[in-house]
Amino acid sequence: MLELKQYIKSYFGVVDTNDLDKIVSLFKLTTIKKGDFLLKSGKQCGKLSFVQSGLLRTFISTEDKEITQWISTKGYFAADLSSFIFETPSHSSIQALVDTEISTISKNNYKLLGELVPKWHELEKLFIVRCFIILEERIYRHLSMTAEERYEYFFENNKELFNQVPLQYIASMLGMTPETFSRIRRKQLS
Amino acid sequence: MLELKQYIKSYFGVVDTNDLDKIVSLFKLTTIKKGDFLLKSGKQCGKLSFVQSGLLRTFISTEDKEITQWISTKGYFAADLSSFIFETPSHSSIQALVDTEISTISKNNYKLLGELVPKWHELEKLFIVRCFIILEERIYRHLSMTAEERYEYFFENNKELFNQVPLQYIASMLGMTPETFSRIRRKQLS
DNA sequence: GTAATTTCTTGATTTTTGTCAAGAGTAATG
DNA sequence: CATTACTCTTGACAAAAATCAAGAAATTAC
Repeated sequence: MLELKQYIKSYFGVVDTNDLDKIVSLFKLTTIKKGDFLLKSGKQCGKLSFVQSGLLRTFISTEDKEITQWISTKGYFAADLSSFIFETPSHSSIQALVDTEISTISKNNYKLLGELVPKWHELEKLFIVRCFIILEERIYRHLSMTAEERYEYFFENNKELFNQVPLQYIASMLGMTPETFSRIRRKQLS
Repeated sequence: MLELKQYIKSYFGVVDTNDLDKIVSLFKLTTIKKGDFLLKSGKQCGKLSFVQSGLLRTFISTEDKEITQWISTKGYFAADLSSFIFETPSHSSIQALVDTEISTISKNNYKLLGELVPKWHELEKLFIVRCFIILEERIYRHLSMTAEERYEYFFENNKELFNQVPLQYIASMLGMTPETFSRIRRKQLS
């Protein structure tokens, strides 16, 4: 659970050591095999998962295609936040792209955090604000950049992903077809 | 401040009447004239504004263009959340599109809420989660829909906006040029 | 290690969207 | 009310991106 502790420290700054231990103790380390689902759409998202190692893909399926919303790498969380918080059926599915180690906390334990850790809701708020800002920036890129510029930006910030996951998923996440992705990629390589 | 009270009630469900009064009392009703700025990029966003009546536009300026991120109608909030929460310079500007009545809370008063209202941070969290979900859905539409489909969707849900604001702002918000917007619009009208 | 499956690339073509430029319509100002 | 500034529309064209189809390349499974 070392990674998780470090994450919380670095994200929330000074957290009381006791509180930190309480938080981390409610997470459970598990392993999920490549291809397995952490969450299927329609089910309630009953846990929040922190990636210790490996890769998770969050996506939405429609009749004719899958839209990849997010790829969670080491140090990121994965969940359908809406489903997790409001306990509604999830629209998204989450699948492991490789064998993945995660620290998960169940919704029940998550609720306990509010009681056990005095400043929990404040930390939680900061966490979600950060998620919000990430999405805000992402929308801005969709409004202001071409497919090629979005590729460039993503590549610069996630080079290591390009030889770890099927590129079609990255293409989908960036809002373009695999063919367009491939053509942009060739240009950038040469 | 009636609208604001109703908003809080409907969003957060049962809130203690005392708490509700405390929250609302920290907001101040003001008027902002058409064209005036509520926030300029580079400045810190020092307040959170709830639109009682009128329209606010949140946008980002680049060298050659303006990207409209959001238009706040009656019953919505406006702020650069990142700047407001973390007290950093804002990337966005906010401008009134018509004479607008807003209930604003200063950052200082906002901080007081955490002390005055026991469950504040929980309510705050729920508020931000809802903002997060709105963005998540918006990204999904960018990943899965064409300009025409995004137009359709927005039109169905915001018909009243179309004869209140310059259409170029809606076009920008939907990630298309005014020309494309105009052409799609003609198709839909016929 | 080979067959089967999936993923990626490439070309040809179509569709969508953007750009540039000009003009019409509308609103704002003195 | 006339002039000035926006805003919207339209056309012609260019560029970007999607689609369809076929074949390589890489992975997975037996």
